Amino acid sequence: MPLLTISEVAKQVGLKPSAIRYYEQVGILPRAQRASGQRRYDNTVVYRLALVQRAQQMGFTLEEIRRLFFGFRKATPISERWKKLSERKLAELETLAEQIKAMQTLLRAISEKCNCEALDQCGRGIFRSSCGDAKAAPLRLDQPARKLKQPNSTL
Amino acid sequence: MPLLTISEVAKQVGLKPSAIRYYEQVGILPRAQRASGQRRYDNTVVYRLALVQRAQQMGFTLEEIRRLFFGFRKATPISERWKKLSERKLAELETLAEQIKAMQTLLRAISEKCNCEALDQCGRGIFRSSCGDAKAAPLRLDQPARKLKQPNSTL
DNA sequence: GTACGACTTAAAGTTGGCTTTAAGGCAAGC
DNA sequence: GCTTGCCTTAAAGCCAACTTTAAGTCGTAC
Repeated sequence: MPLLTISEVAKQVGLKPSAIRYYEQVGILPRAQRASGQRRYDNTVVYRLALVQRAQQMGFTLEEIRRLFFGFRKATPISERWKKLSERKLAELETLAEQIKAMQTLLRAISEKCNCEALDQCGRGIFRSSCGDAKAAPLRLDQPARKLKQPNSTL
Repeated sequence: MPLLTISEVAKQVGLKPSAIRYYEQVGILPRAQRASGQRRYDNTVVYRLALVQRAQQMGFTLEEIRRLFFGFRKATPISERWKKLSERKLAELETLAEQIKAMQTLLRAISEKCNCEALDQCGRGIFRSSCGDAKAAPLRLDQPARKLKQPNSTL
């Protein structure tokens, strides 16, 4: 089997070469061998990258993916690694889903119940009913459930 | 009613002064009057800010909030503005919720079905079953449903 | 007059996951 | 030996929503 260039690998997995270089840079991929300066890969790298992509589809960050690859004793089977990481991620996604539900509830409530004419009238009502409540931190799926505070549900 | 300084306003609504300056800078708040260079506010600004915060809790971006404030004919009542913007946002949240469900499905599937020992063995299985599938774009609640492609559900 | 505290501005930094840019290297074909 | 095309690197840029920093202004208290 001939060795692959970076763009051949990239094409196979649907990534840009720059992404693969980036993964090497941040330690998700080991340093590739070089042929007169250029990276050469055998085809096991595409399996690695398929794993990376699947893990991303599951909501894992690159940091978590690095832990999947390198954060366990060498003998730990991958199936066990998945189970360990999935547990936390499922909990995070549950939290995220609840936050989305809270937003949906707020949106439906304001559509149904608000009859305000003026902005400040509406704002006064909100301020009175929920003065000083937490702001919604921008939710990111890759860093979820950290600085989130719950919206309170009055209107 | 005396005028408020920026930090008094900030304290009332639970924001940092820098956030309020930022809102002025990006046009969410009108330019405040100054007293020897310093911003002075009347208390209607806290209603404005309550509105901003509530809208953020609902998942609106600052850009969308600016549209809520300035993107309609002046006579359009706020209740109608909410309805207009809520429609799109609810649809986005629905999409987002589905993406989360897809992730949960993938996570549960790998926890239940994967018995792989080695990383590459696992990656080969994923690659074979779903070669070239789309990568999950990082999901942000504030700009959802844009470049997302669906994860395919094999394994 | 000077120290203090609260304010001002513009500009840079933060986060993650990359992409883009700039400047250059190396091999093959003509 | 020159062009073409693909590769290399380090550094900067992108996105949103701010925060932080640096350098300076202002009024009040001592």
